[in-house]
Amino acid sequence: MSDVDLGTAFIPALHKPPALLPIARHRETLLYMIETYPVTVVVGQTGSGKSTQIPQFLEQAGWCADGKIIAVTQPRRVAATTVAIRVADEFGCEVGKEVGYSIRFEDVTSSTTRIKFLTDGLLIREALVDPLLSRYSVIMVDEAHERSISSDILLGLLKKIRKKRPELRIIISSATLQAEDFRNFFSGSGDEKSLESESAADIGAIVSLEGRTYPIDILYMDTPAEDYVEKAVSTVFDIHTTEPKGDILVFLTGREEIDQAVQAISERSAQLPLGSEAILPLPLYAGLPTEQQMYVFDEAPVNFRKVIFSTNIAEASVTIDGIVYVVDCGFVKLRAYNPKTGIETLTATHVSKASAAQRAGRAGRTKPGKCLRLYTEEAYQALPDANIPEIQRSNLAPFVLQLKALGIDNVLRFDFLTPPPAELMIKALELLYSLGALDDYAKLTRPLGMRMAELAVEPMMAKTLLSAPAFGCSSEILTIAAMTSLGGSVWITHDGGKKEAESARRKFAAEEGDHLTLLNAYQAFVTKGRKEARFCRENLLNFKAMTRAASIRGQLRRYLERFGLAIDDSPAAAAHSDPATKAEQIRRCLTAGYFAHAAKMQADGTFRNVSGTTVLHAHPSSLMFNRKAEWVIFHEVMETGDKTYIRDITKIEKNWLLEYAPNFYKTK
DNA sequence: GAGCACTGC
Repeated sequence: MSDVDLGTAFIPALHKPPALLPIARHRETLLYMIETYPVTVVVGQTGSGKSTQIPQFLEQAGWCADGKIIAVTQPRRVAATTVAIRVADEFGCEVGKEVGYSIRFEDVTSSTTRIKFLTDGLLIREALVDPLLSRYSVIMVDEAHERSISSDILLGLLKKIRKKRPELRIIISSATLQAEDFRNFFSGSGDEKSLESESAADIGAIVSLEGRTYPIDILYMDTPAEDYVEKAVSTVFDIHTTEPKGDILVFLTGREEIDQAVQAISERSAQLPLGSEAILPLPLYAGLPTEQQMYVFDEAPVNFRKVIFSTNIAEASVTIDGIVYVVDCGFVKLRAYNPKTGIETLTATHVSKASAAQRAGRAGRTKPGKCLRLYTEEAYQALPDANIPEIQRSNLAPFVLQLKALGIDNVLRFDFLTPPPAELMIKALELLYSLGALDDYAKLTRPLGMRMAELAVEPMMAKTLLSAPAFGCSSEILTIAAMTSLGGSVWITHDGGKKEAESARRKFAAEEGDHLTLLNAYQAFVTKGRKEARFCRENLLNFKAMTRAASIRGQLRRYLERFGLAIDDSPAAAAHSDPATKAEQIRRCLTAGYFAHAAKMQADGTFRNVSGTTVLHAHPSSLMFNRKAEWVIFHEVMETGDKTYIRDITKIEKNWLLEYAPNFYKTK
């Protein structure tokens, strides 16, 4: 369900003719700057029209002569598609002709395409084939201030490419005032000892565009709130009873808080004076089924005020019009990676000032608004200016692998916008070495390492896939790779339907664990279910997720074929193999890729990692939650609150660990 | 015996 397909709902309702946008007045300045300077940083608020107008200005000014293309990258798929649709509309062409987009599984471009919107991750991949990105005359990196790991790496690559392609024009678009940092990054040599640094003024220009937002009143609390969920609920009632019409958007951190707040509003609504306007509370978070997410875009019924309780999804990814009041709890759940333990954590932390500003800005899209912050002004002043960039708190193994494949051998010296901590880099290098992707000199191995980099799955799964032919289970591992990469959205869980979900899963349950259960579910989907939505409904499978699994599987299958690896996924082959033998081949193959994620069950039913230092719990969604096992491997580990959970667990034999990872376990 | 913010190839 994270696979939201909100399509047209994301297109901003405000559809002013382009000539009326503030950016129109800056057209000549922008074109002059881009012509003159290799790097132009464009600072503009949401609604300034930078993403839609700049590429069209450039196209009109002749930047697509000689068949060159203007690329605009976005951090999210929905943004890439919806902006392309709007620009094609303004341009007066069909999407995929002069204006197109390209995202994973969807290349809507053609030989006539001049303006191409794509995700930043995809452009990095294009560099594997075309290292200088020579098809493009201009590359615009949109939403760079979000500091996604992909856009950070892309900026580093562009800086390298620029040195070999001085004619390339780079545009960085950002909503906040980090413009100087971006410009300084491109003017620095990246090497402190070098004196070759060009001056910032020679390299880059900064253009500021005014936005199209309305003034927003910001209000703080006198004293800190003890319980911000409770405070959010009472604040909603205060706004409702004292403030004029207008919908309310409340930022909380997660599903639990949101459900709690929605329920509290429903219960207490009865106390509202008779005849007064009612409140319609709506939840919004990524785990919600798509239909329920869509409710937030509907206009509230007559005599109702719409109140949306949302996670961070409404901060940048989803735009809801008509919001006049924003209530901000001041917290967000952030993912971080601990290189010492290799465990990801998901914890509530204070928002940054930039985040708080972005949240407040959601109130002023259609008329002047108000933002009520559930913290004191002193607390606000103490907030960090910006979030820690993703690249400084993530597992870097997939990105180190990509950089190596791009020919950047010394990744420790790669010119990062902000360098990640050395521990993160070392941890990533160690893992890649243990998987055989890097040799003793930390050089990418061929063909293994190079192939792992080309596969669009994380390194441990890439190793598993590439080992599969040797174990005689390519077809099954292809399915397992596709299913696990869906990230837990396979099963539908409706409210209060936990028991049903449990029994639905049990239909496909395999004694060996979750990976084989996922395999069974997929095989039933493509054979018995004949890919029908009805089959999915009856078995509480997420139809969209299953359909996506089928495309991912297809893509991975094509990679393996291209590598010349044998795949026999004919029904006849499946019929001729002994199920127990097949299951063992799969478990052995999984061990060959996931040996670093091994654990042993204790007498009390919890697990310990191999060194015995960390207590791990089977996630309640796992089959191993209430079953006995000895040694297992798992796909994912995450710490939330006070417990560390492992998900997608499969039983293995201890001696397989030594067999497939002798070097990894020898020293432990 | 209990639950994951978001994004991407």
